[in-house]
Amino acid sequence: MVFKKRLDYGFNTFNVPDVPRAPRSIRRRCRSKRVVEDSQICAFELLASLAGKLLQESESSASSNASEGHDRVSIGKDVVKQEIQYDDDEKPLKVECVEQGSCDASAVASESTNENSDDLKEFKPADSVLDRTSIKTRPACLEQMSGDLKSVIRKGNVAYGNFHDDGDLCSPDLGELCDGKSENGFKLERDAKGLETGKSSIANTCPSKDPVALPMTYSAPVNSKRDVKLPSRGDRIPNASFSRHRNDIKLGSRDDDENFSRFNRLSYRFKASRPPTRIGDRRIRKLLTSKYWKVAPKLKDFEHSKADGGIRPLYRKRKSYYNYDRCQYETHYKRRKFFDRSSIVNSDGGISSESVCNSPEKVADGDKGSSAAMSHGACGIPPLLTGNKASHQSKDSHVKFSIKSFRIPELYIEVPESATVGSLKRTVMEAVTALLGGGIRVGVLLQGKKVRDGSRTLSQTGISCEENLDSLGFTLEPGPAKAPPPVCSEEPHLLMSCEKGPQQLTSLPATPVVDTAIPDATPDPLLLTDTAHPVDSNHETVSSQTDVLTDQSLSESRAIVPVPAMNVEALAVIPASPKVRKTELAQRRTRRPFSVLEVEALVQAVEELGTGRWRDIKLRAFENADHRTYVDLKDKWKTLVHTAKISPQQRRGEPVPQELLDRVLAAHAYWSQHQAKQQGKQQPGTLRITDTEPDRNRLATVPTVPM
DNA sequence: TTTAGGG
DNA sequence: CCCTAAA
Repeated sequence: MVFKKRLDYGFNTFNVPDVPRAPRSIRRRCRSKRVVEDSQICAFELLASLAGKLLQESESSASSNASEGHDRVSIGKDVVKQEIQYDDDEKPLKVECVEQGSCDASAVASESTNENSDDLKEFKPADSVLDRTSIKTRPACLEQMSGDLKSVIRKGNVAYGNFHDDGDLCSPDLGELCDGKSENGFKLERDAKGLETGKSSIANTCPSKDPVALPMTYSAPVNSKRDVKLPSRGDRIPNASFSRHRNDIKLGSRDDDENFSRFNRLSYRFKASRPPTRIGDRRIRKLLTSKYWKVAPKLKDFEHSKADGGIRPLYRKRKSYYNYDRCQYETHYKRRKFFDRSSIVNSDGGISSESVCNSPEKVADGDKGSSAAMSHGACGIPPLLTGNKASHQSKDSHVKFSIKSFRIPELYIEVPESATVGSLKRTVMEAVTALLGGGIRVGVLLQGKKVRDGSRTLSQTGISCEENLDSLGFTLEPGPAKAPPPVCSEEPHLLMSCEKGPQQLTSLPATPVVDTAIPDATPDPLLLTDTAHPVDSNHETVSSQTDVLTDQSLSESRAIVPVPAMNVEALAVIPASPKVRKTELAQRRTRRPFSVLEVEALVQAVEELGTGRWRDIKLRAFENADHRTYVDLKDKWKTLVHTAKISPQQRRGEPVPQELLDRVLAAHAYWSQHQAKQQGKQQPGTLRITDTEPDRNRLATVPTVPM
């Protein structure tokens, strides 16, 4: 499913024959040649690569994707991946969709990453992988990326390690945990460093595991230009924070050190975070669901790959995580307060994450920004946003954003049926490249609507409201070309910050946009993200983590990251699942057409009670159907009356027996005249119409069908 | 919270 | 189905 949607959104159609069509924004394609020049691209690539790796790994375990160069698309429940490679070369693209689970993990990682300061060790392996990828494609960028990744990873690991130390559970499992986290870490790293700093940082981080080192490097690079921070959900800040809603948002920008530190801290948080929370059950559940978790495993893989390969099961560690997280959480939390500004989250493992932080990644250049993506799916890479911290924070509450994925503009690709998978991959790659090359912008979607006014504060725009967080999304839009739609990059950032007021998120100039997927989102963009809503299980874990901001639908999505080509892992895209969107949106309830049985029950109840007493009708005939509210029944009656009046040919959906429709008309007519609706009599007794009377008896029983 | 209607 | 004004 996911896959499908993803495709739809993103690549779905391939219209162009082999050649990829440049998406809207054209500009450059990435291919090997492209140089990293565009910082944005780089960032993306990095992110993508990271995500891709993560995904791959995860997938590999599951599906297979190990090989890098190959094209393949696999769809899993949780994750769907597509990889595309250019035929020859260099740029493979991967797209993966990960489910929420992954996100969590990623989130976690990211946090850890952010924190950097702490540590990253275990992740190394991952890094290496990443590195490879990135490197290949673009030397500079890649390298950096990889470096970043590594560092991140390490950090992540470290962090875990620490936790473990603290907690029993954790330690042993670190590996597992790490996996998940590490991924996140990767992502984060990438975001943070990758974009900008890569090299130096890499060097430091990579080589060693030293957490400390990482931080250092990290910060430096980051500071310099872009800081991209990906939020991860990890954190989840404690509930409190969530409740407040206010987490801070960080902006990448140049804060540099401070930011970093924050970041780092934040990262920690994520771990600790969320103990238990309830948060949106649904959302959480969704997140929690297996899918997400799946991701976690991926992480493992990842690690293994680097390290040995051994895979460890993360899952079992979840608990640990939680515990772990909590502990840390507290710690972090405290720290956080200090930093407030931004919080990053991450995923914890998967649980839901909620908060997000964003950090921007971006390039210094400005124009293009890079977008970072995160996927959480597997790993979650959070995207980014960043920001600065802006101004205020202190008191205000900060708004945390957990961006799991960005919605990307639609990419249309046309390929002949006879085309090879490789060519398809390549085509996709090109499309992605083109997109990136053109510069990307970040658009902010709130409840499906784009927020164009970048000068408004988060609170003004309503972004700071929890409810809206769910429906908040970020989109990546082609920069120049599309400019119009989305908000300007810069602006969006600002928006993000909302609550606090003035904060602004990032500063991307115009370029890149990231979108999280929000609810519906605009049509244009693809969604990279997915939402996860639907995760069911895992409440516990998830919940705890999530709570914070959570929910936000954002997190659900997965980010996509385009990576430059590489052989293998070039890019991974993580699609967001449609579900996510929902969440994001307002959570429009899923459509549940009334069955004939339900219609019958409704008709009978109305015959007996009359119209206008929907609550009683609900109680009588649908008491057990919690998804049918009295408003729903009223609406259904309205439609039934309408349906009964139109010709059968005009009716749609499951046909309702004419007999019922006749009764509907009779009852409608009867009660209309009797106005009795509200009167007291319950039974008018009168609908003589067809068989009404007899049926009544039945009513009581109610046929409702549970759905 | 329910109703009643428009969207 | 959603959203809301009214009650």
